[in-house]
Amino acid sequence: MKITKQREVIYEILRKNRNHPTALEIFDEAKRILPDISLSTVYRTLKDMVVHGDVVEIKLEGESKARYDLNTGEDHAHFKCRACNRIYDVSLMLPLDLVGFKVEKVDVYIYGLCPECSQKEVTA
Amino acid sequence: MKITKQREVIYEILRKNRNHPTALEIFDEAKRILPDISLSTVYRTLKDMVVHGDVVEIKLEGESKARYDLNTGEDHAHFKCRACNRIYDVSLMLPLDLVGFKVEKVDVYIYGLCPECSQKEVTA
DNA sequence: ATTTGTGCAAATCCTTTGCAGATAA
DNA sequence: TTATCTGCAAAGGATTTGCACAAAT
Repeated sequence: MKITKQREVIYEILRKNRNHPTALEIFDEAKRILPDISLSTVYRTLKDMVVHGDVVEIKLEGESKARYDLNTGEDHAHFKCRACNRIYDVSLMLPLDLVGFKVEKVDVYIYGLCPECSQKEVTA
Repeated sequence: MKITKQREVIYEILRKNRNHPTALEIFDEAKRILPDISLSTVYRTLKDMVVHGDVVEIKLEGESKARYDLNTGEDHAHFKCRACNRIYDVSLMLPLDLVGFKVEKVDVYIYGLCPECSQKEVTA
């Protein structure tokens, strides 16, 4: 893993902007500092960071582009407002209704091992 | 909304297969009954059904194709096993650990109105 | 010196769309 | 009849990839 200017810039953009930018938005901002950076590099770097667990990829309903966020390690849900399209990080520990959010739909995706495969892994 | 053979077949496939098929899988199965059906029609029909709330679109991490499931009205999460890739519907009311699932990651997406927009809607 | 990363352009993959003919109401 | 739906082929949009050059170790 080499430390390149491109990677540093992309990381910095994610660290400063906590608005869940798309790859294209990151690219546009990165160009202001490194005019010759390419979109491929942005995509490649983001994918590396996701694999390494440093970055989280967010795929909201109805959006074709993925969004990215630094992985803070804290569990939180992503709330998207259908009126203003803003995305909020919300704690999973607080009842949302109480703070004024109107929840219309909840999607939960869980990843891991099912009982059968979990069993196999233990045996192996 | 016309009732066509194509729509009936697609609906039946979704009713019988509760394996969260992709559009292509639905298409392949539909061809066995309607050899001339087109993939476009499958996509168009699924989209209509999603808009009407009859079908739920599922986008799992790492999968490029969307999956589809009849909307049963019951809230449930989707569990994907990283070993066998099977997708399970799991109740949101039971602690998963207890039934042998090894949970490694949870993604929660919430949709609705944020406090600010919720307020505006009341005032309007 | 050698390995790894980058930019470019082209390719890929899933999904959508325009249109002329077909079909349900 | 006539409004809507379909199949086809082509377009679209986001992301990935091959390759020759460049940069980091």
